Amino acid sequence: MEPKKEYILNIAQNIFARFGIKKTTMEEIAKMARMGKATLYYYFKSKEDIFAEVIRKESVVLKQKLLEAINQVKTPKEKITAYVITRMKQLKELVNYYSALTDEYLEHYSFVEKERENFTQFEMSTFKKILSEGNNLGTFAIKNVPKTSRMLIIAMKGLEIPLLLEDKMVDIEKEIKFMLNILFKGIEAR
Amino acid sequence: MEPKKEYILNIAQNIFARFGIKKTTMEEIAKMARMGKATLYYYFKSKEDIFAEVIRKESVVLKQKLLEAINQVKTPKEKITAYVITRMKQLKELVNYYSALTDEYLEHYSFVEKERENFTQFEMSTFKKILSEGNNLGTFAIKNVPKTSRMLIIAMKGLEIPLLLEDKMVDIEKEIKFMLNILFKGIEAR
DNA sequence: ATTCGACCAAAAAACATAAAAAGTCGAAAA
DNA sequence: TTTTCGACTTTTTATGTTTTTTGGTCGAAT
Repeated sequence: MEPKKEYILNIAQNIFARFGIKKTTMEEIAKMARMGKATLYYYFKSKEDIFAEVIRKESVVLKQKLLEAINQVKTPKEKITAYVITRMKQLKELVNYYSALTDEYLEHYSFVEKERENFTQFEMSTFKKILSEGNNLGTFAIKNVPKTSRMLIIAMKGLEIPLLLEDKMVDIEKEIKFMLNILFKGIEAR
Repeated sequence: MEPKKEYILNIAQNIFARFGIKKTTMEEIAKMARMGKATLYYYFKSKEDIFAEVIRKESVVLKQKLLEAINQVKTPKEKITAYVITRMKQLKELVNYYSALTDEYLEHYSFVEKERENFTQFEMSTFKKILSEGNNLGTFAIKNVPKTSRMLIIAMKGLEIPLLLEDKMVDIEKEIKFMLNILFKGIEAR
């Protein structure tokens, strides 16, 4: 990508992160980028377009970090742990992406909708792969892999808010590990 | 409680359920109750006050149904299952209570805040009791009962939205049982 | 090919005003 | 004495209008 576009995108990313798409103006972006507003329109066709690209950028980063994280460990159990922890941590960093995924207001943009589906797709396939691998290695004993994946993803989403926002940052990593331990072992005596 | 108060409360409960607190007027309630608006103020000090009482009423019903549900079965496992299923089903019925617990707009009323805390308290103590009992009977093997309770409650809350709203009513009972099975057994092979 | 000042149309903020609702009160009914 | 309500006041919300801001275009300059 042209370095000028990249440059604008980086600046826009920061401003969006601070004020959200609605409250950042093209003028602001232009000022911060030290160029005329009209110039922005030479590189991008609209404000929405800039935001979409920022989201796409963050999406790539997130997926890449997630894959990196699970590839740095060996066992399926470790992979799940690494995945969930990385997910939570990155989501806190990628403000724009996170708000795109959760903000009521943004839900109507079609590219946001697409991105959301796309990401769910990614999570499903990644999880299915890990769980299947666990089954094959004999570590897991999961009967219905897709359904279990779906459940885990729903549960993860449910934990985002209380874990990331409500709690005043109790050690997230510890909490997640505790939770995953339940997931692995169950609560029944054996 | 005076039967007149009770009577007004029942009517208000219905109207609130249909239109929410913001869009129901005192005039409406008065009309439905076949009395002058001023009379309402003889029994209640404000609209907010009526709503608060409706919430309290529903809160009592919910807790009672939950206790009923877990007392109708014997084992801790059954109790958890009954609890979660009843919770989901009742929450769908008690529209006012549910919206009080989740609606952004209502979050600022202090009685809502109090009710929320109160209910969390109730859930925590109920769960702790069930889990401890399971430990004592040898059914469960839970090391940290309070922390596990907290986790389960967070998870349950996380499941409310996707299970009650998003999904077009796939068999909730089945989904919950599937999920609880993971909770009981874990996904690891044994 | 790139930049920008000047411009326009559309959206949003600010303001004023009308309508509706919450809440009060004293007098009448029970 | 307790309960009810019509008439009234005060607050809040809805509506319509004006002003300002903002997203977006265009042609000239670099």
